Amino acid sequence: MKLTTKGRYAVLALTEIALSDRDKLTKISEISKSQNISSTYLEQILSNLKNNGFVESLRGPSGGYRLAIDPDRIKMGDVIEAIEGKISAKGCINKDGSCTGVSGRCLNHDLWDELGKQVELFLGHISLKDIIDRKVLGRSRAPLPFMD
Amino acid sequence: MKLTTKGRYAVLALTEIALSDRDKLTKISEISKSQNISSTYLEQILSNLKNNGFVESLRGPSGGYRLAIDPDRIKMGDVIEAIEGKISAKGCINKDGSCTGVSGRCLNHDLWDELGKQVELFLGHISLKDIIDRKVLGRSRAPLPFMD
DNA sequence: CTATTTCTTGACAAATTTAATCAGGAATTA
DNA sequence: TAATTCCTGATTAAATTTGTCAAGAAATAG
Repeated sequence: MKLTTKGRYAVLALTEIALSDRDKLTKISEISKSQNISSTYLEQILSNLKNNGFVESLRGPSGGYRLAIDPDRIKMGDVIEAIEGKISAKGCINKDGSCTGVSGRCLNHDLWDELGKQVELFLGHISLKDIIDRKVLGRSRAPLPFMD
Repeated sequence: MKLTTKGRYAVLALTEIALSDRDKLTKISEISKSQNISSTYLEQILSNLKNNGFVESLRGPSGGYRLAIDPDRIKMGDVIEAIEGKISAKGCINKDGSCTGVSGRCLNHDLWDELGKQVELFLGHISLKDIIDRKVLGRSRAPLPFMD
């Protein structure tokens, strides 16, 4: 499970783009200024977001970025995965794919697997539209109680 | 949100301690060998777990660690927080506590706050006993749909 | 009481990852 | 044709993680 400034900047940038006028293009320099993020760093991030189909771009003066798809189709899970890689909390796994532990090994495996799913489920259900409409607060949910 | 090997080793160690005979003390050297983790690194971790009241220790030959409280009272959320610090995904927050963004700032705030809660809720509900009894799998849960 | 075993603590160092910067380029428009 | 903007890959700097190391304190066995 990884969640760095890069992922947060990505969401921040998408939000700013989504909030601007429908047809107006948003420049990196604008986002850089308003959010106080290095513009060369933002270039990396927006380039990635473009390659993953969240935004499209035009070059030249009066160029910039706009959303490539509707905000309700942009799920935070997909965005974060595009920027940070697979969300799932990697648990007792070694580089070669085996478990680290010998005794009690896969007992822990379940915990990290399930935590990863919990995060994936959450981010997979929240869209850029939810964020813009402020429909995020209060939606987190406790895990299921264990049923025999 | 941070989740490193240190936190995973802590859970691994607790699991191994919990699985050994009720009164028998578990030595660092045993855990180190069976889980293949550096014993000096484990020392740091178990010392922390002790200071936070999860385990207790005895020195000298025939010394070692045992649980200080029942496994069902050891919540993974507390363990991870003790080892890694506050779980909550820190969002648009600067070091001084202010938001990073100027426009659209607290729109994103909600997302990371709520994701942090989602993780906290999950780990706060899973106990060491759940892990030992294999009652973890399948308990993750999607967020609430938005209600008007 | 002495030697051995084990935990305890804090400082230090190596390795890895994250967060940027930099340089050169390509498309677009005025 | 000059200015503006996106585009790409390489490189560097900073921070964090993952350990190691050294010196010590408590307990026990002999």
